[in-house]
Amino acid sequence: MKKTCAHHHHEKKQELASLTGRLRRESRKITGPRAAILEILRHHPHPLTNKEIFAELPKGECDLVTIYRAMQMLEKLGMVKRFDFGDGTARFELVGEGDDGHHHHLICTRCTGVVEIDECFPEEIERRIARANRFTGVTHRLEFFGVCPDCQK
Amino acid sequence: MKKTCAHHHHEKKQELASLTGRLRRESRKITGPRAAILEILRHHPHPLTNKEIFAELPKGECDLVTIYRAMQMLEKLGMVKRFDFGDGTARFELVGEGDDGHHHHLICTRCTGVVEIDECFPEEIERRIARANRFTGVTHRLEFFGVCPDCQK
DNA sequence: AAATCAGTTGCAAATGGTTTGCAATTAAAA
DNA sequence: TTTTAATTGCAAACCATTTGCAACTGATTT
Ligand SMILES: [Mn+2]
Ligand SMILES: [Mn+2]
Ligand SMILES: [Zn+2]
Ligand SMILES: [Zn+2]
Repeated sequence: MKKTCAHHHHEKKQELASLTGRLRRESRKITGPRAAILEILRHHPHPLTNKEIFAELPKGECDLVTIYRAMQMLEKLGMVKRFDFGDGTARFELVGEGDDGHHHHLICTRCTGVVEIDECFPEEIERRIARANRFTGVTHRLEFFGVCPDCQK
Repeated sequence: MKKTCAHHHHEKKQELASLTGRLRRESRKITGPRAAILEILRHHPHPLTNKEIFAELPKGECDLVTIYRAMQMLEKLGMVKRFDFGDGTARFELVGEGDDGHHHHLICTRCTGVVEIDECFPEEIERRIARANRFTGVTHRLEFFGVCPDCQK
């Protein structure tokens, strides 16, 4: 139940080899599409939609459906984390080994720019909420919204 | 920009007359479907999906599409607040007059039971996040997830 | 290097929530 | 009662995501 909200994005970019290693270990094949997808995720510090990944891919490299399937698989293996900015489109971000990827974002409602956030919902308060309602395994989903400096004027 | 996260659900149930009054004031018609929908929302302390509202309605009372349109309208008038539990289905809760409806929930991941939560993300921290990134009008979307007492064993 | 086989892919079709076009209907104002 | 703008139902469109399936391919075994 680790949830350290701690500077995930300061982690150095993961080696592609380390990523494919994780796949191999789970007896998943390293295919062209997958390598390409991981390569794109590796170079993006913010969550990407499947369509955005698709757009970055050299045209014809792979089908959109393949990306959907890859993200599902990577999520199940804990290699990417799914985020929901409330616009009905899933976004994915690469997660470091041993990290659960829990963190939050500040999103500009004008330009949809994204800032990675280090702060997390205070643990004591969350514990209090859990205890008060006798819930176990409590976690949270949290995103911030506002207007970024560029969009303010 | 009020965001008092304060005991919305302790508010006494709104009178139907007050609700229809708000509609009238905006030159919206009080129709059978709308009255029925408001009546259902009025009696439910937790967010409802359009389908759930539809199911509560006496069969044939109105079309599902009418509910979608009603909720859109009520949201625009600030009479209901839209919530997103991350399952791709919008949920709506009635909001008191003058209230912006901002609050949070604790959701059981097993039975999807919902608990209304009074706590909010600490204002000082949110202000710090806003200032640190020079964002204005910052707010947040926050929901808690866990396993409720009934589902624990 | 060839055979093997589970995992993977593309394409088309299905899904599920939500929105839209439009003609018929109706609440509320005149 | 007449008038008129708002509302409704129904069918179809939309959009993100999933699924079925036959063809294909990476990795492992002969
Ligand atoms: Mn992030
Ligand atoms: Mn609520
Ligand atoms: Zn957190
Ligand atoms: Zn809050």
